[in-house]
Amino acid sequence: MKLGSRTTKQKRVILEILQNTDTHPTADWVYQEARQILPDISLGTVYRNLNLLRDLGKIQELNYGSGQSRYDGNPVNHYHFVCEKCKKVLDLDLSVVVDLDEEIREKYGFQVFNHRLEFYGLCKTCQEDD
Amino acid sequence: MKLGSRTTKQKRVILEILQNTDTHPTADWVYQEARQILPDISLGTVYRNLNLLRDLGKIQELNYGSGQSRYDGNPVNHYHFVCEKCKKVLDLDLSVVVDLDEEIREKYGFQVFNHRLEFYGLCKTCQEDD
DNA sequence: TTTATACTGAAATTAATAATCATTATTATT
DNA sequence: AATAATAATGATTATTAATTTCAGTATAAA
Ligand SMILES: [Mn+2]
Ligand SMILES: [Mn+2]
Ligand SMILES: [Zn+2]
Ligand SMILES: [Zn+2]
Repeated sequence: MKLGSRTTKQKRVILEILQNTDTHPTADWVYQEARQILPDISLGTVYRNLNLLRDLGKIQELNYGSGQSRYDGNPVNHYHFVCEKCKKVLDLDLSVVVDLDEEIREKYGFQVFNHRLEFYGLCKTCQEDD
Repeated sequence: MKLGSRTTKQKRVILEILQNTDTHPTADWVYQEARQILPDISLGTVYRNLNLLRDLGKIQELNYGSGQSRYDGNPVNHYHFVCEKCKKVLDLDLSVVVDLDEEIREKYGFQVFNHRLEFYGLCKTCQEDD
């Protein structure tokens, strides 16, 4: 039997939590949420399963600087806006430019799997309170 | 006197090292290089100055997942290709699409400072040895 | 040249994540 | 349904990059 083949309640709960939010939470936030359903779950298990689900292509891991990783229940590539004040990560409804990958491949000869595009700035609410 | 106002040899050497390479090195690599010129420099000082130079807008810090930050002596926005095998970070000669920032601002009302675009895949040499 | 303090090296500390390991739960096989 | 094989777990410890601390030093203003 191979890695990631057994469906445990921990795995299921973690994936559901991610699929039911659009906040791009940290591992610790997922852990706190999961504890409300499975009080004995451990943080190690959360990290283990987040990595597993990422490797299986069911979720995405997003890193922003030296801090915690954020996790995204949507495994399909899309773009984000990161507020530098409140640290919120927001989905952007922009069409993914797949041509770009091809352009790089032609120009440089690299094999391109995917690309990542992020915008940094201040969200609406953070612009107000200044 | 304010932070970052004194020009020390440590600061100067670190900036020069970054400006004279296009390899997007890690803090530790910068440290090893700096030691050849200033044998008594400490790793803490390297980190301190890298953060300082970043805050002053003279260099860029690039983070890729769970690993060390990479530093870029070019403070002007440009795009990168990251090889997932050898972990090399390569500059791309693509024109920066400033219109994108404006597009996000209009569509969502966010204040956009900058954006980051990265491509992931395999570089030429890593494609060969398979 | 004196003085104020920004900066340093060395060491200790933090914080996120990964690894270890004995135990438990899941799934295939009987 | 009972059994067996082993993937996954919870608890704990370890790892690693980066930050903080602090007494001493170097820089630059006066
Ligand atoms: Mn998203
Ligand atoms: Mn670069
Ligand atoms: Zn905000
Ligand atoms: Zn490579």
